[in-house]
Parts: sequence; C-alpha cells; structure tokens
Amino acid sequence: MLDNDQCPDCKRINEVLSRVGDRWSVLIVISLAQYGTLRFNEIKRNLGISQRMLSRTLKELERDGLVKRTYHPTIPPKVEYNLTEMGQSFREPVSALGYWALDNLSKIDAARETYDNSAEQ
Amino acid sequence: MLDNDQCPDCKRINEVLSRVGDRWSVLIVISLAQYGTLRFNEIKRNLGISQRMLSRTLKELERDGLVKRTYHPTIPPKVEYNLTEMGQSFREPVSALGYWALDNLSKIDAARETYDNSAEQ
DNA sequence: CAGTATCCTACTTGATACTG
DNA sequence: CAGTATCAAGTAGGATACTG
Repeated sequence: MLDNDQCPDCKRINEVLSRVGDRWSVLIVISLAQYGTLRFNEIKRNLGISQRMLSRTLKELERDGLVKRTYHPTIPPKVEYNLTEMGQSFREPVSALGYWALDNLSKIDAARETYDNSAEQ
Repeated sequence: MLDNDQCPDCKRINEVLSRVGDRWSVLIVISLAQYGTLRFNEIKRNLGISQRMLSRTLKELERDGLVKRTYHPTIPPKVEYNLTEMGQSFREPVSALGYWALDNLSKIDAARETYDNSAEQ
C-alpha cells in the first residue's frame, strides 16, 4: 500500500480519510448501518451531535455518495436518511474500527496511566 | 453496538477515535505496519508530515500504547519506532479502512461531481 | 539525528437564535 | 421538524529557529 519516498498512496488515503474519516461521519454511518433509516432528529438525539455539525456532515456524506436523503414535503416536514450501496460497503471497515475502539479503550486508558506515572517519576 | 437514546457506546467509540483516529496517527500506523521499524526522519520523509506534528503524534501513540519508542544514545542519536501488540491489532481495522479509501476514491469523486452539477442546476 | 519552542493561520466545532 | 446564519473558542497544522 505504501511506496517509499513521499508515498503517493498515503496522499490519496489521506484525502479520503479527511473526507469520510472524521468522527461524526463514522458515527453517522454506524448509526445508519444499525437502524437502516433515520430521521434528522433521531440521529441528533442518538449521537448527541450539534444541529450544525449534523447538517453539515450529512450534506457531505450525501455529496460523497454514502448517504441518501429523502425529503417528504409534509407538515411538519420529514426527512429520512439511509446508506447508499457505497455507504453500506463503507460500513464494514468502519464497524471493524468501531469494534476495535470498544475492545481497546480500557487498554489505552491503562497504557496512558502507566505512561503518565512513569513520566512524572 | 449502538443503544437508543444517547448511545453510550458512541461516546466511547468517539473517545477512542478522537485519540487514535486522526489522519496522522492512521498514516503512521500504516507506515510502521508496512516497514516494521522506522526512524523519526524516515517517517517524516515518507509521509511528508511536519516535524512538529510527527513528534506530537508519535508521543501520543506511545502514550496510548500503540507505538514503542527505542532510543539509542549514540552520536548522532538514533531513535526507532515500531508497533506494540496493540498497535499491530489496530493495523487490521486501519488497513481495511485504507484499502476501502483507495478502492472508493474515484467513486467518491464521481459522486461529488454529480452532486455539484445537479446542485448548480 | 531527533527532537523542542514559538508564532501564526485556517479550519473545526459548539452555542445560540432564527425560518419555512 | 429540519434545517440555516452568525458568532465565539479551541484546535490542527505548518514554518521557522534552536538544542543535545
């Protein structure tokens, strides 16, 4: 995956990760993968994300082709979000990351404590 | 993985991802996974990362127990970095993400173009 | 070589208020 | 309900200069 000397692939990986690799994108994809279809405020409540960031992130995910937005012009309006095919495929590596995170949080905490204790002597 | 109502696991995943999920951490782990052991300036050249960010990120990764730092007190000094066991285990989900990124970059670009074209009418 | 220290800019994120 | 607009604060990240 990597080449020597400035590693062009790293640049491209970097590019993609900077688009869809941020925490909110990851968490939104995980949520949608779990529930199938969610409304705007359902995601908001679920993740504890601010309205602004949810709006922005969903728009980016839609633009990148990972999320499909369906607008129902009722009163009050109803908007549903779900994953596209590419979004589904993104779910796999993302879930792997999520599970790793859950599995290793306590280990990381322990490592931090050890490090901090030895650092302060 | 997710629970309804404020999703406590999301908070924890969020926590871990905010620690080890940033681009530089990911790219450093990928590099070390690829090459086994690297010196400070080898990583720097390889990734095109600034000295400051590399130093900071490596220190964080060491603190979190993902990277082991070995200092050889020679002149000039020589410092080698490699992955710990936990770092190795992190490699798997990270690689999956990297490969997905490479596989889907062009699709994302295409989706963006479509989106932008339909948006401008 | 492998860093640390300082400065500076740009982007990210949240809080708050408002709208169709 | 599902957003947008605006403001304020923090953080990421690079450039540069210096050190053991």
